[in-house]
Amino acid sequence: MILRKALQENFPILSEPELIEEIMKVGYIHEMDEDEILIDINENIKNLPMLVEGSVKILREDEDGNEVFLYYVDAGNTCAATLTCCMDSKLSNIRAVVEEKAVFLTIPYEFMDIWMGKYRSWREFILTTYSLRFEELLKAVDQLAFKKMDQRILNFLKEKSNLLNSKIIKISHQQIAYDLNTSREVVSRILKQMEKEKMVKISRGQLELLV
Amino acid sequence: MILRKALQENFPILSEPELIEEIMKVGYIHEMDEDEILIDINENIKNLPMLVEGSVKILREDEDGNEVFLYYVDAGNTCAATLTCCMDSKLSNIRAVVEEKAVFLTIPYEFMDIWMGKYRSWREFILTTYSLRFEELLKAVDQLAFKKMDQRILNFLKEKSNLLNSKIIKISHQQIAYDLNTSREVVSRILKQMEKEKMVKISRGQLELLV
DNA sequence: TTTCGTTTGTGATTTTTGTCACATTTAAAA
DNA sequence: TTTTAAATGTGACAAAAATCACAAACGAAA
Repeated sequence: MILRKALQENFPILSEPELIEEIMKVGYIHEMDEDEILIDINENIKNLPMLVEGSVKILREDEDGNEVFLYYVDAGNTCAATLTCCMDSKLSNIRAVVEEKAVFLTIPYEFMDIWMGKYRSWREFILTTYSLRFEELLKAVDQLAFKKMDQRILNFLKEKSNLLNSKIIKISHQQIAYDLNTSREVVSRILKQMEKEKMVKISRGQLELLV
Repeated sequence: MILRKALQENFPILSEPELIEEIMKVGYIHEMDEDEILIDINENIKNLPMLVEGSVKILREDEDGNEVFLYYVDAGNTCAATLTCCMDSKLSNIRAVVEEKAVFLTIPYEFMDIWMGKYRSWREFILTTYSLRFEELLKAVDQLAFKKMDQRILNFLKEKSNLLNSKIIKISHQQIAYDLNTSREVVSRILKQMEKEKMVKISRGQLELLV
């Protein structure tokens, strides 16, 4: 079956055959297009979306609606913030927006806890997820705490380029400004400077990363 | 016994009697004074320190040695970053400094995984820890991404005041500057302004929070 | 082809933060 | 009591970022 193969390829950590069977039984496939909101702030998440294809952008928002990019989640992963929501039935404290058209394998939340007791590899998966997301979050902190805006923009573009596996990035200056919680003018000016230094090539609605 | 009582009071989530017995058997008590480094960056952690008394400050550092405060861990808790280290035998990516004279119940790392399979309440404890620390980290991100320095200083003082359960905070402007990764002059100026606005009372090496 | 909305460019100005160079104050040690 | 090191005050200035007020360019749709 397609699904079993996708599962084994993307989530090799889930090694127990009985677990795979259970996942196949209760999980369901779920697709979402670019820019759709997978999870919104204060949403009550009832299911764990395991990403089989595509990618998702995780954002944090403040009281005034300002946003800041935290990290990307791509195939073979899931979001730590969501784990918390599912397990403790809390509200989401982040927003997850589909970055590249995504396919999810969704697990009803009641199994998360059951499988924790039953399957060693599920435990590993959950703990690894927390560990990875924690590290991603620390990287986001590094950017915010220690880097100036030019470095943050460059880093953001590199991360995005890595994720998309392409040096060409379709994004507007305004969108970068939203993601880094700064103003469009600041982004435009810095990009212009970066172009002078041969780090990017600017086109309308698109950047080419040259480094 | 003193220890059993301390354990039950501080970690009520660990409810299974057999687990308590095991903890009593393999855990050992460990004390540290203020300003001692419990965990340093790139350290290889072999044991999980569960905080029975006192508190610990968690910091992140960049390549140039600049620091930034992330959050406090107090009695009844443990550090998420440490969980990762212990489980995956990775190096620490944070620094943990004793804030208030602390007593730890330290668990050799090999039990962490064993108990995950064996005790439901241990699983809950580990997952709750991750969840709580994740949320703390998001709060740190909020401060860095959305707040100006005056707000960050005020928030830092409030958190510290809460932790110490005292409006009087013994700290120098320089130390605040270190924790928020800014300069001492900036802190002094802002505190002076806050004093004008009756938010703090400044003494040498000490602040009184009035809000 | 014209229109219109989005995207980008840019100069001027302000605010916020960081840096430098000292002066001054204070608490604790000699 | 005197010395000394740490802590704080302050003005001047520089750098980074935010804000404002437009102009210009571009692409898709009418």
